[in-house]
Amino acid sequence: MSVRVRIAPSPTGNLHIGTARTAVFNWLFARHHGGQFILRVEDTDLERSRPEFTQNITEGLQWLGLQWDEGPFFQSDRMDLYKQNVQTLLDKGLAYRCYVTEAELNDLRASQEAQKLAPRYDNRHRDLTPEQEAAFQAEGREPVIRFKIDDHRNIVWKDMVRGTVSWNGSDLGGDMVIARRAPADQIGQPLYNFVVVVDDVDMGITHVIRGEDHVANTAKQLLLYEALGAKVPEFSHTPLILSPTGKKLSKRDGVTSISDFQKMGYVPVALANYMSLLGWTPTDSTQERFTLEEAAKEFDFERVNKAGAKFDWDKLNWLNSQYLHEMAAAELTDLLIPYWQAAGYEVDGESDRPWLEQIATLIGPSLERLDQVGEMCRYLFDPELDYTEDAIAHLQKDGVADVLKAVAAALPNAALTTVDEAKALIKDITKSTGAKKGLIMKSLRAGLTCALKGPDLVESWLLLHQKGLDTVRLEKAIALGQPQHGGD
RNA sequence: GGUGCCGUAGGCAAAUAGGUAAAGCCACAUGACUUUCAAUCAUGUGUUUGCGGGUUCAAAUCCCGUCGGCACCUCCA
Repeated sequence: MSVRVRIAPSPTGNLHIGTARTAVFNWLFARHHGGQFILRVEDTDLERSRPEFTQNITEGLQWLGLQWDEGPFFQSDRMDLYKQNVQTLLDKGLAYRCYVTEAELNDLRASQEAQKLAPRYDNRHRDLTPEQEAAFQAEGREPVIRFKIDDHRNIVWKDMVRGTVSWNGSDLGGDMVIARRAPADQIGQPLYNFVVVVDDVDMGITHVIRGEDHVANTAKQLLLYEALGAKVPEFSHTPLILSPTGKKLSKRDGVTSISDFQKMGYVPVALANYMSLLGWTPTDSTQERFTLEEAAKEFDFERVNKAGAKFDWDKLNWLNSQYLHEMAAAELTDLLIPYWQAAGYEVDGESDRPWLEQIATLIGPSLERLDQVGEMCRYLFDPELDYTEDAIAHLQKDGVADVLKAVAAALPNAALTTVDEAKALIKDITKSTGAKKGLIMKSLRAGLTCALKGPDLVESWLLLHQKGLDTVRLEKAIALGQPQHGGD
């Protein structure tokens, strides 16, 4: 039988890095086995689910290259199927209506907490007589539907990453609610743990791959498979992604949604590569850079770790930089244009293209994230850019202004389109001023780029020259170099 | 409070029928290169697998205990 797996995000927020990593593992597993990867949107929580989150999730998955083969299916479209199955359990006597109110439940939990007991439902309405039910209904109480959980059952499964996992029925919190409160002649809104099983059965899911935070649910769900007379899939619970403090990574930890990573200028291949490394290692563990396709060839849960992995920004940044460094200028330019524009520079993707590609070529090899280009390239775009303190200090040193004046004087008649031409000009200045090359270079850097450090100076100068910015800067720099009245 | 899981250097990790450890990557430090920063290249620091017992000729790998961390215990997913 061919492998069928699914990613089942809930549209109650943007695509989370943890969900995305689970999607990566599912995708990898499906591709490895030539199976199907299914997208199912778990929107049974009508109040919290929002269409814009669904869109964020599907866009994020596609951006990462995790294309699904079937779906998206929406649970909100499948309510009848769930309710039919609830009815089946009711008919079989495996589920029942429970009239306990929320207030009563709260009291129960409070007293359990006071006695330092584990919170659980005491199954008090499991065996109500028709008369008792009628009485509750007469009171105006509406029931939820609970699935019976045998306290004496021992539930065991072989987890693909965790090995044998076993659970006692008594540790499952009592009979579980599978449908929300509704009038007694109806079936209320079916709940997560139940619909997941119905869907996984209905969609023929063969392997349930999800985060470790679902292990306890698995025990409950196994009982549901049994009650529904369905074939049980394989399970694998992957380690969680932890924040730097060691807790499950949540929204509170700052950037956690894929769209945020995208905005920050991570490229999808790098992010996908990094996510697959979080808990999984290729057979050749020295090979850490790979595409999803390459990873799929050998993906295997035998090599998935059990311990949670802390999210490491340094390593993600490094991986991202590696992809950026070797990216072709044309492609990099396409990616960079929105970031330049976001930084407020007026660039025209058409007319400025050659200039922009030259910039991309210059800075690409030292770029870590796309969103760094705003600051990194400011000296190339902003005519009003202020000089840094150390640049000003340098410009005010003896002899520096003279050098810059010489350059400014030579500029109108100089050809400055190639590195060689620029170097020749610098050589001329060296001769005419008698200044050392080191001083000239440093002075030019300070005068031209407003800072003492940055990308290659000669290349930068050429770029500046194309926009006539070098002349402007030189004048300003020379003015800054004049002795100031009252200064020290 | 209960249940479950996990624990190799700052981080990710390798070492899978127990075979005598910390490979590789990130970070960090130093050097080289360069007009500077970054990148790149080279070199280096980090040491006995949370801890304590046990089994064994041999244990990171098995057993017991202990400590710590995390997850779950919703009419959320």
